[in-house]
Amino acid sequence: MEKQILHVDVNNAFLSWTAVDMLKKGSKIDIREIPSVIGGDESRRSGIVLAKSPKAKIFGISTGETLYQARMKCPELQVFPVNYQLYKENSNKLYQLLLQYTDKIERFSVDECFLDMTDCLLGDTLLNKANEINKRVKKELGFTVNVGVAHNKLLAKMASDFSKPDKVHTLFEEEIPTKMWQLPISELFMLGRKTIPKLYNMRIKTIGQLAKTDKQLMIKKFGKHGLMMWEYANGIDNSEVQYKYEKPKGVGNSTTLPMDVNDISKLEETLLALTEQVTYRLRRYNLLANVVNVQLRTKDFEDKSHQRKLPEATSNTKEIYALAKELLHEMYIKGTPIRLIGMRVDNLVEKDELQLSLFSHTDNEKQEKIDKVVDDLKQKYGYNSITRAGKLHSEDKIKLKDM
DNA sequence: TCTGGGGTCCTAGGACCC
DNA sequence: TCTGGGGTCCTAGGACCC
Repeated sequence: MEKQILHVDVNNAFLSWTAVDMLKKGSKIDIREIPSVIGGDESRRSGIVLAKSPKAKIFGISTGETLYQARMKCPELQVFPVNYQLYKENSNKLYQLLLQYTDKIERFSVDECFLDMTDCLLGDTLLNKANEINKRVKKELGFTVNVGVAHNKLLAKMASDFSKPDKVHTLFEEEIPTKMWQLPISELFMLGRKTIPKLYNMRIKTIGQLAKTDKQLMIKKFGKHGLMMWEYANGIDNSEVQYKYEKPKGVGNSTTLPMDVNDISKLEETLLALTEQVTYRLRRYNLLANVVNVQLRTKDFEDKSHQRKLPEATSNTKEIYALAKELLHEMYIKGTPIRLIGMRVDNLVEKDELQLSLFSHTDNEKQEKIDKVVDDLKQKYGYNSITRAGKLHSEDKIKLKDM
């Protein structure tokens, strides 16, 4: 049976949510109505545009570019800081509203949801439901959304990306040639900056041209990815709305250093802070890690990473840090200026309580107890309430997210 | 000029085993 | 002596998403 899918996408999410919050707190201006952006912190070398107002867009400002570039295009540009806690709250409000329509909701990102409405129409049309959601979000939550209406996820997502803001668009199969095929290939989901030049070389510029390219040729040239983009160009997508909560497959933390560092002991210090943060989150998920990965970025933006399996799955800070440190030492070339350091854990498995108590060594249990005491304090008083003595003086340099 | 951070998935090559 | 290929696991790196 044909699926009935909606894709709900918050317009300029970070900026809209900031605007609503400011208005609620008595602000006289709505930053959605002026040239404005949400930007990172330039003093911490993360000064990029994360979201822009429609007026900022008119100046040619795009997401991901530097605040410096953005100001060159628009000197009167207003920049507001990020506030992830606020985004999470608004994301949850939207989710609660959408739950009134179906519980088959996939939270694709903080500001995007897929809804499988197949069993929830009750005689109404999918388009009516979309219009209702669009109006209710605006009225009850104060920000606007685009809603894409289609029979699969890909087409719903493409539809929600048509003209903005505050719009509802359909993209049914028979509308593909008129609504999607004339678009440039850069508009197609999963076609990024590396693939587009390759398609241009094949004289493929529009989604329609890609759709009509020989399928076998695409597979031969691009493998699995080739098949996927050919199917997407033809509106084919059989994936299901993943509405069941899934634990993460990996957990990571990285930081751009305030200045380039070529002293390995300074890198170690940061790596320990990152590891504590990552393992804390890992334990809160009740997961164990099998693989540890350390990433370095040089001042010239060259990325390097090393990873290694742990002897056995663990969430213990000391064990994971020991391996992370080993990886750092074997990959760091003395004297290289480092811009970014990151660590992540992968191949996560559920922690099986019984198995652990039966087979773990007493030393492990001791480590685990130490982690638990620290975790409980962090949960009660905030992530930064407890910190290692040796880390104190570097704390002002590395500001970690308060979990 | 200055370029975030958190994810998922895929590929390719080497090691090792049968 | 000289020759094989399939399968799995591991690691490094890349592409893409928001």
